[in-house]
Amino acid sequence: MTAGSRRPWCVVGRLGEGRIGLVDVDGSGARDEPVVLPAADLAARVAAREAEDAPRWVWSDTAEWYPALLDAGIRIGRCVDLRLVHAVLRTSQVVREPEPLRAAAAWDVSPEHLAAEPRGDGTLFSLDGSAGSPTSVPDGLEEALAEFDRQRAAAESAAEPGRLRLLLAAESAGALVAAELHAAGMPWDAAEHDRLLREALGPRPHGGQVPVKMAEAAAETRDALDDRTLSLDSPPRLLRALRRAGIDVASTSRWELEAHEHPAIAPLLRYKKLSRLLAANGWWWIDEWVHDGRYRPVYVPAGVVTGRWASSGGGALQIPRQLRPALRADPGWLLVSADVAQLEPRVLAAMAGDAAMAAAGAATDLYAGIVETGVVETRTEAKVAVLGALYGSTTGDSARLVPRLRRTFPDAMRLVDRAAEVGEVGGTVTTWLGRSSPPPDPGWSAAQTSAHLPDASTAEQERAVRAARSRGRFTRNFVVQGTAAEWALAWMADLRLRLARFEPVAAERAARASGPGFDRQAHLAFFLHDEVIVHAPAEQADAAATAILAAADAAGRLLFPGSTVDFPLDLHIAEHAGKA
DNA sequence: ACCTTAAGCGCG
DNA sequence: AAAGCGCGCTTAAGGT
Repeated sequence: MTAGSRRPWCVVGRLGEGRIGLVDVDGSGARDEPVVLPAADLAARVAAREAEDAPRWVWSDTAEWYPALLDAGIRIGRCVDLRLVHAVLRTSQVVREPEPLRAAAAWDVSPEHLAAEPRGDGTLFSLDGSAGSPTSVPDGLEEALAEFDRQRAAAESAAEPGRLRLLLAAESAGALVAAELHAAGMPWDAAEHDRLLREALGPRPHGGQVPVKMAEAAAETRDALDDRTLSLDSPPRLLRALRRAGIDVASTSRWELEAHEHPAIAPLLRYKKLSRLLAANGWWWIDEWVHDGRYRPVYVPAGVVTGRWASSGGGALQIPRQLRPALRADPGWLLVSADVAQLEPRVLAAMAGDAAMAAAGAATDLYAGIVETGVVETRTEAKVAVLGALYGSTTGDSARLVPRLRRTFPDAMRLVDRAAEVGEVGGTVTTWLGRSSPPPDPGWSAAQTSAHLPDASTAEQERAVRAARSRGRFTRNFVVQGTAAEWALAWMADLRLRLARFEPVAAERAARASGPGFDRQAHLAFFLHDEVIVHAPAEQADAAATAILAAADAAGRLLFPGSTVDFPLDLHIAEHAGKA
């Protein structure tokens, strides 16, 4: 390591032959000489620098570099994830000089290609040179340095660099959180899961047998439909049987069945519910996904176009609420669960500077606040109206109520209406911090163009209008969902650092071994769009709750300085997640 | 026999 | 009573 004062960034990359290079870089782009080490020494070096001056580590892809460090027991404070930052900058409309960055096509990797396989198998950087599949970004030192330069130039060219920098930092912090969530795992009580399954389905059947309670519901349904051999698992056959029995439905979906009165309906809905539970989260799910008391999904930051996370493996973001009680703290530990009340409308109110909407949300429940303005009668109506405004509904109660919101909350409604107008004509919209929507696909544009030609058929024109409206609903929702995702990232980024400062508890208070020190101090265990769960030693639970609240407050002030909109949380401390 | 698509339902 | 946004996953059906 060269002597002298440290620079704030440390770029990491491979040099071939199993060596890693580290280069310190400062704000002017000045670099120190590279430090070269064997790959096996990286973890120790990173740990030393974290203790010494904690630089912001710059690397190609957190999912490639961080798991090995976590396995070695090392956590870092901050990073720049070049892959994620590239993806934001490449399409962001606020970047004024994106060309050099866009030309670096090697860095364009869609997240779905990265979701497939979990990383961090315990090997510290494979040395066989097998890296470099076409679905990964470059991991060499020189490439990282060059890309980092391009990214800084692009980011500095932004109309409001401050906001964009916030997004890039949040995005990178999210990548660290995702890797740490995987390393820590969700504390999952397989016995409780089994108990819930047996309660709903009956005892675990052997060898492909149908669980008793499912079989009972099926038999009841077949009786009521007077068809002893009907397969309930085939929608077309089930649909025909329903219609034969005089139930006039166009599909076998639950919402349509519920509208009809017939002895077959209740057992069929019961069957579908149980069948779904068994197929998606039955006993095989436990066998496949729960090991040593932990469920470890792979989180995919920015896996959704709006910037929301996706997940891969086990359906982490779709765990039914029914099974939430199986998310259970280790003995002597507690779960601190928090979700934001009405995050998206609050984000909209803040973005739009809508004082009336901010005021409606001031008393914890925004929907109740809307009822108090007199614009609608009930909380349910308020919720339906707001969701209609965010999603762009065109029919039903929701569409009927939205115009009233337009009178009461003109600023908020103008923002989403404007986003829809832009989308309908093929334009691009951008979130509060600077993530832009993707351009329309070529087929969409071609259809719009040809529908405007004089010889276009009526059917063609109608199709084009429907497609335009559909895209309008997408862009309408994009600005809100995307900004809400930014708020949530800022929340977690701040929370993660607060929790990392907690004192580890004594060894006899340790939880089951999991991740780098996560068995000794409060850590994030679950994230779902507007909700976090922290696993904490019992004596740290109150402090963790305080940290969660403080982080939410900080996120609000960071994104929307001076805004009167607040972001209240529903917070619970208990041994298990799920409704108290 | 294999791969892709659509239906349906879980989550926010 | 049941639409308007974004997803992942399992199953059956359809295409090759």
